[in-house]
Amino acid sequence: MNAVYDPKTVEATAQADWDKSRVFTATESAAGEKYYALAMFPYPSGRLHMGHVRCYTLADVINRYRRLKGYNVMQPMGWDAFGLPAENAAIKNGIPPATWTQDNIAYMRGQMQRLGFGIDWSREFATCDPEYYRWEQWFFLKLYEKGLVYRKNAMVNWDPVDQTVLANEQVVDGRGWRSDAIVERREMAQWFLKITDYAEELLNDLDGMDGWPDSVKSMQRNWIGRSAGVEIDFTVAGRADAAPLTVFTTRPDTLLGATYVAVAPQHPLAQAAADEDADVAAFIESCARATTAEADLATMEKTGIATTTQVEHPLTGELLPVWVANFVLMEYGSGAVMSVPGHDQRDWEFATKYGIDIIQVIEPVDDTPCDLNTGAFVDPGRLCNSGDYDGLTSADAFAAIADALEAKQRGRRVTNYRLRDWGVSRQRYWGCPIPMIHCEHCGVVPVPEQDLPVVLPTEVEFEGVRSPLVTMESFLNVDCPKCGAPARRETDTFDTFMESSWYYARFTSPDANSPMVDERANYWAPVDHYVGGIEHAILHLLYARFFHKLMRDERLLPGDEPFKQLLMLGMVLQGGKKMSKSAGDAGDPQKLLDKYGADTVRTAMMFAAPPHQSFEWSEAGLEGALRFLKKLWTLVHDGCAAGVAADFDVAALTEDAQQLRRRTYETLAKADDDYGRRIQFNTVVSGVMELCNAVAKTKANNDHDRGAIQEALRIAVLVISPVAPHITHHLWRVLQGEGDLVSSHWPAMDEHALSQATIEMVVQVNGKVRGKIEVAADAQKAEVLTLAKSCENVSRHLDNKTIRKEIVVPNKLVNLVVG
RNA sequence: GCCUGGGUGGCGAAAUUGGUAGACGCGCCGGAUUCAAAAUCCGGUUCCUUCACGGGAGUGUCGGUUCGAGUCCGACCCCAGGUACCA
Repeated sequence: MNAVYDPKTVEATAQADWDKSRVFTATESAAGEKYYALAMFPYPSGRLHMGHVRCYTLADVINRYRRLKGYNVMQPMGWDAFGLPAENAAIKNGIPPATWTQDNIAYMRGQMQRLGFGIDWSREFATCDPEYYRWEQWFFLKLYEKGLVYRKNAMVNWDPVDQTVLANEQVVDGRGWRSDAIVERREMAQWFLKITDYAEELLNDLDGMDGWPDSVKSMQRNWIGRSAGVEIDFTVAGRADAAPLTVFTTRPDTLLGATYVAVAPQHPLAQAAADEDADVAAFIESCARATTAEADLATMEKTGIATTTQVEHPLTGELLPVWVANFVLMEYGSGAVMSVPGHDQRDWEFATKYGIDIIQVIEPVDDTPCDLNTGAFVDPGRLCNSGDYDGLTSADAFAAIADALEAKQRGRRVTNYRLRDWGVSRQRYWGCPIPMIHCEHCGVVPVPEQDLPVVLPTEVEFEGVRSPLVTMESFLNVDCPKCGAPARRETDTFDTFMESSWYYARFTSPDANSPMVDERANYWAPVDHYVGGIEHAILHLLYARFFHKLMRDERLLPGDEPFKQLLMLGMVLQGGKKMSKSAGDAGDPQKLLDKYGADTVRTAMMFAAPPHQSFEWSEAGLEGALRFLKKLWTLVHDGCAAGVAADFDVAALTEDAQQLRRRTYETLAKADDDYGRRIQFNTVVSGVMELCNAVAKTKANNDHDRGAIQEALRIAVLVISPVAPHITHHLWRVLQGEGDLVSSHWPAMDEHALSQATIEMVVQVNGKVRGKIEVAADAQKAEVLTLAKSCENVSRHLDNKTIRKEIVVPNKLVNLVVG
């Protein structure tokens, strides 16, 4: 028999066996409860990096563990194929994005197969396949009919030199990454999906999602950002007939402290002021030199300029000045805010800078001193300088002022969300075409269903950086479906988050010819375990949840949520850098696969850190993982050298063999808990390492002992098989003589093997460990204490001291408190 | 800025419900085997102190709760992810 472990042949044989038996091809009719295990599909950037290896190995471990537990598991794989990097490669190398993408997919698929993932490749698709994105176009038109799609102006990063829209990533220090030109904020008509219609449900459903980490639910809650407040109307002075200036605030209790109102540079009042004041016009123009990124907006210096326009305070009638400020954004809310410098820190800084009045209208309830010269007092408190409202708490004043505004018809209670509608237009080529037509006579006309898909032309050449669609007459020219006159296609494509929002559903029925999915979705949905990087905690997961609800409302999917259990992975870093397409070839696992084999790479990766933790990948662990697999190989071959043992009698085992049985079943119980409940696999690997060390130290004194050793090895092999499936596929045949491990079952637990006659307890004096005692498993408290006090080193620490307290934690420790 | 995490030996980490800090592995040191090397096996390895038994300190910093804190509470420092057009 093979004395030396040769990963290459072992892995090729195992993979050939799996292919032959089609064991990973999932069917709806197979026995067992269904289990849909899904890892976030990759962007085909060129080659796998170690972050991919981690993610897909973790998902495969879950897949193979569930399989052993008797589930009917489906683990698919596909490609998030549209996106910016393909265009960059096309611009750089002159290769069409479609060709580049297909080449990358072919290479990366080969790498995944080499890693031995138990994937059902019959379900594979790429999002750039017209058969996939046609249903996305179909669904978009459905949503358009339902009024969930609309068009409005939104800000983009505009590169004035390249004459193109830039992604936030393409803006470096406020300049275009190719042109180096200063980027401008510019308004452009864009398509939007009304995700805010679902804000309440997206928020509330989080409460029932027990399979999601609390941290992710918190992030999503804060992102949706529900807040109860009041909309307040400020009449523009001298223009009582015109529409009032409406603002939203969560702090109506501070209304009497408002000393000015600020509007966005694009606000009609700002524009009107600019017409009469060159300084205001210049200020507004300077505001355009900024990016659309929130982090930039939040950290930039807050600047503004006063206008001569005034508004009336809705309760006092006092006139307040209107300022134009760079931090007020037209696209959020009404593009105007009321400013209370006494009780909002940003307003305080702005007012201090420009010498605007600061009025205190809230004081601390506990009468602690509060100095508005050093900063705003932002906590709730008790009202002052607020006339009739003086003395009310902030909470009572909220209600009283809201009532007064509603009575005067100057305001109304509203619920507001931080969440904004989803802008899905991208001014890019390599994406799903938005199925709309612009007609001079009819306006916007949807593409008729029978004309779908609108296929993206793949034979293109890039001239400069602009989308080739913009100048491609064969794509652009189309007859208006309504009036037949010559019209033009929409040249924007969808945000790639559209494709990744429903791919999990398409995997259930990847060849469905009915819209999007067919009845197989009712069997497989929802995803039972979804695995992916923490960087997707908000956007991707929120959009996918939204899409699920949209598809549910079209009766395409069952249930309210797409992902039952969520495993969020930490980042794999290399040289302190995030692994991504920008990391180039760094972290390519290919040479490691060639040198060590897939099982060693998988084991080293799983052993390196628990799944949720970020860590820096190092090749240092590979030698150790290989050493461990070699050890397992040798132990199994040696343990079976005299043949497979018959059933053994537990009572006839030597003391050492009984200890080994206890270790064996302790390892099994812990591994089951780690795999199934804790989702922590590094400790499964260390547990099996410990068991192997114990096997190596146990001598077979008789045939019964030999049976116990083989039992330990069988369980070690089964337990580690999800991590290292190839070597265990081989070793299983050595141990069993026949059958495939992958079709085998998780071993049954033997509780009797765990029982122990005596237990070791720690003895502390004043919380410091001073000794250890062996006590009978059923020892009483008094007995334990007597034993503890008589312990030599302990009694030394008790000399001449009074015991004030005796604490006994059963089976763990004794703590004697002395004074 | 804001939201969410994280910080434990030379290194990756373990410690699950407040109960022995450092399991397991890497590296290193010593030994066995070998003509030699590789591979393998055995032993040691938080720091300071001690011939030794032992003693002291120790989980980012400072403070608190508790018989007992890596774990809970408060303040702070640093690092990472996200921040709506990277995916």
